[in-house]
Amino acid sequence: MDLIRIYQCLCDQTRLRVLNLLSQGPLCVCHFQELLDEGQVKISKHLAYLRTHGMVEATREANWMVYRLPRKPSPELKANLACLQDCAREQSVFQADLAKLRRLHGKFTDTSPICCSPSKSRI
Amino acid sequence: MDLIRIYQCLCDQTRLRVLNLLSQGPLCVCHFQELLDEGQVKISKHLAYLRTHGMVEATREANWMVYRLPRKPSPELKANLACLQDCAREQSVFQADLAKLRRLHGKFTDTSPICCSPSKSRI
DNA sequence: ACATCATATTCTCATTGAGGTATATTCCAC
DNA sequence: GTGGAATATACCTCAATGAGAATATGATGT
Repeated sequence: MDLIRIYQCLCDQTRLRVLNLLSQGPLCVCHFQELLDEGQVKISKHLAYLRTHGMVEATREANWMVYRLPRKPSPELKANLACLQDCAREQSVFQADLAKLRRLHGKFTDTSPICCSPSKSRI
Repeated sequence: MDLIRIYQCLCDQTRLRVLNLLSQGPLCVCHFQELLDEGQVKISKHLAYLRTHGMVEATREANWMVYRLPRKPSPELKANLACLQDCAREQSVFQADLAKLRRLHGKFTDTSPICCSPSKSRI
């Protein structure tokens, strides 16, 4: 993948937050809606953008689309995702997102929203 | 500096090439025109963009503006510039730019273009 | 087959950014 | 202070991008 494509993917706040969350493991669209507090269309379009450019992978699980970071990222992608994670750790927006993720989905219980069932396996 | 700002600076090919060249040391505008083979306005505007966003510093030396990477980059900037350099090393465009820089300005001689005098000190 | 839920796509609109031409600024040499 | 070189800015045009509303698709359960 071209370096410039990677940076173009990274130059939007919503996409950065998505990638930051994905560093913790796969998530489905409704997770992002909940965690980022954004509308379905917005989330969906940014995920499509990231997918088109090879920044994330997606699989359907029953009714839900589960997104994850690439299993075999290119060296450049790997380096930049690592760098992003490092930097994000220092910034409050991203900290807050991870905190919310842990709070809501840290351990899945029977009270977890039904839409989260596909990713129960991840924790 | 905000992480998002950094990525917005990095998502243009000309700016990436500029930053890659600056990793070798300070350069003036006419260097960039020569090395990147682009017009003065284009170079100048991208440099202004980078400067506005804190990605480069500029000082005037006589008739020339000399641009350099920040002397005290934020941690995020530092990390991302390092990452960029690593990645650029693998891509032909950036390799070629560095090769041209070395070829034309690797060692300054009396035949160096007059405009380069400000940066003689850098090598 | 039908209703419903999760997600994707289409359309439109406003904003942004890149590139070019022309013009302005800043410094130097005389 | 006049002219010229190096650089910056203003203004214009065009393409790309992001956001939301409405609509379409695809899977599930009955």
